Amino acid sequence: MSALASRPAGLETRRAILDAALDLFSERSFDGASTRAIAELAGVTQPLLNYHFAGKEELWRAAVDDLFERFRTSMERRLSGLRGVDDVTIAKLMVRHFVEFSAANPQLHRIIMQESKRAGARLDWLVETHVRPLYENALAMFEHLAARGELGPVAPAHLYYLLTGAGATVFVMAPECERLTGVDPFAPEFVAAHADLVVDLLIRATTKEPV
Amino acid sequence: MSALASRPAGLETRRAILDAALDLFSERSFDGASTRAIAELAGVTQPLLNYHFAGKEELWRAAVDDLFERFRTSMERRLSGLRGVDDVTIAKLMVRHFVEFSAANPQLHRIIMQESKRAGARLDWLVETHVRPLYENALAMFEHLAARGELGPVAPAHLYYLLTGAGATVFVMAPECERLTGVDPFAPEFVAAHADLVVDLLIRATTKEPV
DNA sequence: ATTATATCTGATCGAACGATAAGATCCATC
DNA sequence: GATGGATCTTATCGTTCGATCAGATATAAT
Repeated sequence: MSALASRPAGLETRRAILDAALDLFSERSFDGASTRAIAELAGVTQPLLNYHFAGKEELWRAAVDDLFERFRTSMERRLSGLRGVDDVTIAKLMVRHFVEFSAANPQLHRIIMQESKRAGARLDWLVETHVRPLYENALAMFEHLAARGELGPVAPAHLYYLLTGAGATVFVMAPECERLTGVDPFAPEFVAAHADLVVDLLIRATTKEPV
Repeated sequence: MSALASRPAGLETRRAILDAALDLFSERSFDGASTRAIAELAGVTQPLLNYHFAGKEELWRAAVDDLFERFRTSMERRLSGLRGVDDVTIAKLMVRHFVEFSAANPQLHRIIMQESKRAGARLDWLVETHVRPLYENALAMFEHLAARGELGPVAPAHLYYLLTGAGATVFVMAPECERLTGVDPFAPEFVAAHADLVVDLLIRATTKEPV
């Protein structure tokens, strides 16, 4: 009756649909991505989306769930086995991993930015389900840095959007960057240099009292 | 025959349509903003949009033209009569004005970010018509700062997206910021503090060689 | 007052949208 | 190898989309 995906073929199809949905939702926004376009990119027919997912909205949530799950697990893997390392080094690693993940998966902030522009049910769900846990982690990181004297008296809301904006925007806007500057922001050297800058931004740019 | 807006009533209607179009295009993306919703917000009927503008695409371009024109004139007004002032102070004023304009007009970067995610005719037009001139100004500013020894050896593509991302993201994502942090980013004190941080980011965060 | 043109509305077109119904096909199990 | 549920397709529904057209209304010019 319902789509339990209990057979291998169903799981593969489901994954193909999720990948296609993530790409098109993040690139064209929720309204701009038609279910027919998603189905075509996934190599299936359009009504099959309604077999595997209850509707467009639930397909969107499933694709976003999948993306955030990958971000969470990759961050945990990156920080595992670092029990003895000091907070400043861990903070640098977290910021660097965030930038690198944003480069490898620009869909993350494309979707966040898309939905965050407008109040509504999708934003409510996104914030409470996925964004707030990340924000809490960031707050904890800021407090650790402040306790070590590495952070100036800057409110966390400023820091959070300064960091995420500085770290992710160039990858969100990669097509413009390429056309405007001739630089491919996904090139490994660019990603590494950008991560360095954002880490420096966190550690150094706020240590002195702003004007 | 064509919409020349030679009568006062036509000009007022045209302005109402442009304002409504800018709000909905920036908030809901090009596809998500229906011409009927724009017409309703402007207080007119839907076919009237096709009387004043050749089609949805041209309405979008007209609204974007209008917005960038306001940004350009406000920046020129801000920097006029500063002939004797040194380059560093001028650069700070430029960055501060950019942040303040982004707070007062979040539609600017909402539209840029929306279109910059995907290659296409709208992005091509946007970059060549409006974004590249702004980027050239930023490049000139970077060079002036570098000549004064106030800038580290950072490629302009990094600096440009670091600055615009750090300065505009919190206002683009204002609904999320409010819900996530409880802070209203449009409050004058928040805008001023954010502008201070971004100015500091430009002047200080890059003066030392990154790791 | 009449005319001409600018401005605006109601009706409606074909296309694309998300969703559903009915049935074909596949495959593990007995 | 027959059965039954899981998977997938074809056909099509009602709605909304951007656009067009014919005509109503308003206003400036004569």
